[in-house]
Amino acid sequence: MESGRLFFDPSACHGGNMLYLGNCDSVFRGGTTMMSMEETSKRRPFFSSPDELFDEEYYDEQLPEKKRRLTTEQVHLLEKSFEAENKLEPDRKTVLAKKLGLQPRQVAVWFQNRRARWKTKQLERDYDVLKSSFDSLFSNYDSIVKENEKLKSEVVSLTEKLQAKEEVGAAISAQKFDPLPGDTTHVSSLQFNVKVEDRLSSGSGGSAVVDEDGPQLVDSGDSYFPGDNYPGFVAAVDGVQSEEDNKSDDGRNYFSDVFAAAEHQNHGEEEPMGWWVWS
DNA sequence: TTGTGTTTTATTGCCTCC
DNA sequence: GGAGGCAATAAAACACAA
Repeated sequence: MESGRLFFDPSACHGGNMLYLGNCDSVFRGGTTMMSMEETSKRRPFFSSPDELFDEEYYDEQLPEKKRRLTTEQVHLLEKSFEAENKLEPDRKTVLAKKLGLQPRQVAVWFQNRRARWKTKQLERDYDVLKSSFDSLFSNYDSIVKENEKLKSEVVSLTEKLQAKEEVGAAISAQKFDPLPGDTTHVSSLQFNVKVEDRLSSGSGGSAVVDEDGPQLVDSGDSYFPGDNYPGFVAAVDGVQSEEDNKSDDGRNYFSDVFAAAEHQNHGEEEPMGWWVWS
């Protein structure tokens, strides 16, 4: 037993059926107290109604000096009763009070306070449940955000590659529709355009796209790259080459997808890159 | 032993229901 | 209007560290 705690022990304190405060300083026995009646009434602010005074007839044996703690036996019985039903009907209150040697008012107060404690505990339990639920949802949200970031950077990367392709396309178009006057190499250049586009829009490496029916410029000694006449063009193609070197590991040329996207764009919307935009 | 924080018992005032 | 419930609060009892 805890030191100093009030307890009810018929055998422990000077014998007899006594309730006493820890150090046995105040002993109540058979309705007669060590204190004077004047002192007793002065120190008892409760039980003022006639009914309560009447109830004290069976409570007098345990007149309180001050506030008293219930015995473990009383608390045990009250707890059992509370487990059965946490609300207290008048009949049950009376029966319990007589059984425990308490005032009905005390039983009612105990139930009231017990409900308050239960409510507090219930709130704590609810909080724990909600918190674990929140933590779970939050970690899930976190992974979704990370996945979203990853996809965004992937889109940015693909967009850059698409832009590089468009620059190539623009250079090719400029050459196609604005050949240099008197330049006899434009025919072979046009031939080259076909080759490059085929290469870019095909699968890997473009090895299968050689137009066997067309003029074979390689045989004539012309370069695929016009060189000095179209330095920008060469640079653009070089850029495409280097991008192509960075293609993904699965061996698939990303340009086929990018071209398909560009195709979709050219035949579809007026707004460039509109379908890439997200908020 | 003492200071301090926590728990328990009890009161007060307000509200709702019958 | 009385009974009973609840929230807020007081205060005694208790636990415990220094």
